[in-house]
Amino acid sequence: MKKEVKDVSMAVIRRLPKYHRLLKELMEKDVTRISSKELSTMIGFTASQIRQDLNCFGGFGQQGYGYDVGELYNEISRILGLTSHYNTIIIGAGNLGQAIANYSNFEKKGFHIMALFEKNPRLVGLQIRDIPVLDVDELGSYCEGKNIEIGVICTNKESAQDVADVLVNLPVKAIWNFAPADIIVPDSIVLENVHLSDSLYIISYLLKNQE
Amino acid sequence: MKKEVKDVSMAVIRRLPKYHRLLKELMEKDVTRISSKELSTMIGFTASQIRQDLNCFGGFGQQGYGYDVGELYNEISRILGLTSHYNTIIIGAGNLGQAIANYSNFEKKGFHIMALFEKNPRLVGLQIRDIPVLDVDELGSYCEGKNIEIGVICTNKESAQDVADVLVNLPVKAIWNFAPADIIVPDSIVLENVHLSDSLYIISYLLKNQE
DNA sequence: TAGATTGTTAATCGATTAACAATC
DNA sequence: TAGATTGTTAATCGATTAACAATC
Repeated sequence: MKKEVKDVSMAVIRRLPKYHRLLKELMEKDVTRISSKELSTMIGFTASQIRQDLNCFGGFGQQGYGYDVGELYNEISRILGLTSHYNTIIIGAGNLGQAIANYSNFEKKGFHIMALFEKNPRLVGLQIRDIPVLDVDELGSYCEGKNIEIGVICTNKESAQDVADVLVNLPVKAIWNFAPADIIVPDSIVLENVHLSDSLYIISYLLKNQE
Repeated sequence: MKKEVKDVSMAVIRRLPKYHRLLKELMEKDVTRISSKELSTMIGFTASQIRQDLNCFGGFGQQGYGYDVGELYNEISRILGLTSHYNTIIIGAGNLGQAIANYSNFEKKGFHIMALFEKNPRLVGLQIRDIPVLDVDELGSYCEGKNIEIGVICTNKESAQDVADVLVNLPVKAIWNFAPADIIVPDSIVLENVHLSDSLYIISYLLKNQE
């Protein structure tokens, strides 16, 4: 039983993707070894925090040496669950849905996008890469027996909660919501609301309050 | 000189868009008055935190009554700088750039998208709503004298830092980056890196570590 | 071995929550 | 006025940072 079963704070978890990203870059630069101090200057967290974060999941380093970049990358990939496979569908095949479907990196990380669903008949029948755009009315029948794990909501604000309700009943295990609404689902469903505008509004705030 | 000139922690600032969103919903439901306690149940922060947050910017409530929804919405809009106007350009007119250009709500909040820039000749010349897609080579000449404040990076990972460097030299005041890379800009430039994959990876982590 | 750097405990800092006097 | 709810101070909690013994 691994250490990560015990509670790790969300503050730590939300830093993991950044470690993952940076380690990938280091690998691409053929860096094989790194200390928490070097990581610190690159990533902007303190060396102490980095060591604390990593030690929530195990002792991946070696005293006097640091961390093996490739090994640490693999560990963080595993911790994040990026070595698993997730059947995924996207609801809404507008620009945003298409952008996500086109982002082949997700496929590489195990998020297998099986289909997009759309109500606009002009989009139904398209292929994004090799992913079909199906009529949203087929959603229930299509998903039957397919063990869909993640549903991505790329509809407008008005449809988001309705779509979420349908996804919950399929059932999916997680919802990734891009509609600008705070949708509500049972606690048993993993939910990430992504509000693109939030960070734009923060930009606006910071511009206004710059000295 | 308003209270908000003094330092407010980023933790508070990052909650403001959520208040803004919720108050908008309340207005649409014709709710005119709300207490921190009622807000608490809707938004999921404690009533105490809500009062603390709002008091960073001023006393908007009234003892024994609560907050006036419309007034509070206006105050938060003002605090976030959504009553100002920002000249904005988007670099990269792929699906994501188009999605953002199509999202007319940003326009309503004062983010005026003047043009998209794209290197793919098949996209140059398009119009998104009434926004022109121009050749990226025209970026410098187009922006001259136009006081562009915000640059949105919707390119691929490889071009992101180069584009950022160009934007910094225009200069823009802020960069909203959607490319999956941690770009680096001088401290004087407001920067928000949006990593769509981060929240997907968190979903993956939570799915894996559900009990 | 000596030097370096981790893993981990203890100290500090900041953010959240609780409590309550002020007051509408 | 009495009831309600804010604004604000004090207490608590959790996260970050510092320090250092362990050890490669």
